[in-house]
This record gives sequence, C-alpha cells and structure tokens, in this order.
Amino acid sequence: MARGKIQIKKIENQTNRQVTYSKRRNGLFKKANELTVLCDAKVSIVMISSTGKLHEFISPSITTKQLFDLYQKTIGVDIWTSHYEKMQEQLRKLKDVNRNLRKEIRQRMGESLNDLNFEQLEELMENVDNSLKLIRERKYKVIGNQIETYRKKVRNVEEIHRNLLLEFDARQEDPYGGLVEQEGDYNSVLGFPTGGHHILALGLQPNNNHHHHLHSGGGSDITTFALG
Amino acid sequence: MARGKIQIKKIENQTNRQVTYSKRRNGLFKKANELTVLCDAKVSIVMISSTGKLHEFISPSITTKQLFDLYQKTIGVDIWTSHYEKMQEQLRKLKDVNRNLRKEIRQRMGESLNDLNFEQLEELMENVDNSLKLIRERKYKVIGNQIETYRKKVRNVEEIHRNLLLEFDARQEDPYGGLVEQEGDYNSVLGFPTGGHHILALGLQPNNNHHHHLHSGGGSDITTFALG
DNA sequence: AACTATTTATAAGA
DNA sequence: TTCTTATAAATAGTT
Repeated sequence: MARGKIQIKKIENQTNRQVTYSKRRNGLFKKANELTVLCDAKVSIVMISSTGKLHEFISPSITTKQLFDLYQKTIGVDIWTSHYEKMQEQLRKLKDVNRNLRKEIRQRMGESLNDLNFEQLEELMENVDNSLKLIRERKYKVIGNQIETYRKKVRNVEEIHRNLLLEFDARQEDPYGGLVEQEGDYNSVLGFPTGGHHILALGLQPNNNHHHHLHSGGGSDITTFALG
Repeated sequence: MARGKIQIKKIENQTNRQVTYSKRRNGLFKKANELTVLCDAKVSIVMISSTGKLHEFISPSITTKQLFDLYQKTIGVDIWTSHYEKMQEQLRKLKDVNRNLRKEIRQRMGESLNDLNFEQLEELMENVDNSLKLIRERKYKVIGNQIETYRKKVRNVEEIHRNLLLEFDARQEDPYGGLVEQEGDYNSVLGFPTGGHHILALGLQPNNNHHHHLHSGGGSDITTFALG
C-alpha cells in the first residue's frame, strides 16, 4: 500500500512473504490493540505462518482459554466443554456431600450442636448411645477372643510342660540336658519376644541381698530366690 | 485517523463506540484476510464487543477448532488437558476423603469395627463416650433455656394476674367491664392458641353453684370463685 | 450509509 | 531486521 499498489494474492518470493508477514502481523496486532482499548472489546488473534510459526494476540483483560470457552459456549457445545462442565458439577456435589459428612461427624463428636433442637438432640443422643453399646459389645468380643487365644496358648504350654516333666523323669540318671535348654521354647510358644520372661520372672526373682556366687563344678551351693 | 487524530483510549459515547467497533472490526478482518492470502498464513480472530456480541474471522483453509487444537499442541502446556487432569485428580481425592469420612461415621455408629484392634476400640469408645457427654450437656442446656423461657412467661402471666386482681378490686363498685374482656390477653401472652386457658382455668373458676347476677349500680355483690 | 480530509499502514528500496 | 518514504488504505467526523 505504498510505493505502488499490490495484488492480494500469495507472495511467491519466500523472503518477501516473510517480511510482509512480519510487518502486517505487527500492523494487525496494533489495530487489534487499538480496538480493544477504543471499544472496550475482547480480542483474540491466533496465527500460524506458512513456516509453521505461531503468534498470538490477546486483550489484556482476558486469557485465550477464557475467550475460547466463551466462544464455545456461544457458537456451539463441543464434547470437551460438556464433559468439563459435568466434572465441575460432580466436583461441586462431592464437596457438598463432604461438608455434610463432616458436619455429621462433628455432631456425633458433640460439636456444632447449635442448630439442633431438643428433639434432634434427643435422637442424636440415643443414636450415639446405641453406637457406644455396639462398640462396647465389640470390644468385649475382642477381649473374649484374645482370652480364648491365650487360654489355648496356655494349654499348649502346659502340655509341653507335662511332656518335659515326663522326659525329665525318664532322664533322672542323665544329669545333662534338661530344663534350662528348653526355656527358649516357652517364650516362642507364648508368642512373646521378650515379655514371656515375666511369667517366670515374677514368680521367681533372684534375691540380691544374699551375696551368692556361682561356683564352677558340681557342689551343694544353691542360689536362693525370694518372691518379688 | 482522519479528520483529526484521536487518543487511543476508551470511547465514552456509546454510539460512537459501536460505530467505531464496527468499522475497525471490518478493517481488522480485511487485513487478516489479506494476510492470509498474501503470506499463506492461518489466522483466527475471535472478538467480543462491549455489548457481549461475538464476531470471528477464520482463514478459509482451516476451522477455528482446528486452529485452537494446533494452538494447544504448539503452546505445549496444553491448557485443557492439564486442567482436565487436575480436575480428575481432585475428584479422585475427594472421593477418597469421602470414603474415609463415611467409614469414620460407620465406626462411630458401631459398624465396620472389624479392622479395629483392642486399643483402637478402647480409644473409639472413650471418644464416643465423651461425645455422648457433650451432647447430653447440650441437651440439658437446651432444656434449661426452655425452662427459663417458660418461667419468664409464667412470671409474666402472674404479673398480669396480679394486675387484674388489683383492677378487679378497684372496680368493686363498677360491675361492668373486667375479667371477661381481659381473658383474651392471657392467651396471647402465653403464646398458646388454646392451651393458655388451662393455667387460669385451674386457678380461678367461676363457681356456678351460686346463682350470682351482675347488678347495675354500685353494690356489695361479689362473684365468688372456687378452686377447680 | 456515504463522503472526505487526514491519519496511518506499508511496499519497496536502502 | 530496521529505517525511510512515497503512496495506498483506513478511518474520524460530518452529512
């Protein structure tokens, strides 16, 4: 539009084409900006040059995505948008449900009771009381199970004990081997890594007031034990 | 740009603004079209006027959607997809939180206790027990408030009653007017549409066994009342 | 919408 | 790319 009129048709010279693209792109963006300001409009320009380069103009008051969302809403609904809106709706509902669940818990914990009237409080109390009973019941059942388990373990230990005694009687003439080496079995049977000791330790505790010393060799020295 | 230079700032006159918008929009689209042809480029322009109207230009060789898809691919950060994935993540988390909240409630209701061990049951029981105390406290407070409210109403009624008796005494000589006309007040003060009657009806009941008659003129006639 | 005096954009050259 | 500048095009204000 200067130094001679031109035909509006593709510029075949590649360099010229790129120069013109650059110049006119600037011109277009400048005009778009003026339009934005003068007319309080929102403008988005996206362009891709013949070499594949992308340039965009967007009014300062908006983002390309926002404008595109608006465009979709106005022109027609595409799949993505409807999917997106469904997800938003779902999110909203979940948050709502969540809030209500939290409120229910708070009320069951004795908080946020201000909007409940007398009848509702009465109902809540009865409900929580029932729950308490159920939990207590369950607890007793768990205790019962544990007792039963221990009872079985004890029976097992007693059985082993009996067998050991029999074995001990059988080996009266053989002083080697016997109770001491077997002690480990008690613990493993009880399922106590260390605590198993207690059962034996409580009943029989070394009395340290007596200065006793372990002798090597067989003798009449006896370590004394006192009840703890 | 003609008949005088203009400042690039919002045109305040609404009509001028719309005229300019229309003219410049045409100019912009014409330039965009020239750019498309001359430089073999792809151009999309989407604009929304200050009145909310949407206009678009798109190069003949492409659709707006295609160009936006290209835009996404080129800009890379793929605004829709990342947004979409964030939403899905958010949804997933919310559902998770939701499930946990429901489980907590069920446990507080004495259900789904199977995965709790003895200590956890003990803790839960204590917790629910505490909650129960809080709710009971609140209930008592609500009861207390109600009692207080009624106490005030009763006091109010008593006050009115006293005043009526005084008035009644004062009108000993005037048998006209008095108790009957005032009866309506009792009800309204108590806030009972019908029940209010009881309180007074019990205390003060005309004894119909005595055939009493209201005399005109001052006299010593006294209506007698008996406890109901 | 059309007109037109001016401003602005820009093609070609440097 | 940028600058220059002659000239084409756009457009502000008016009718």
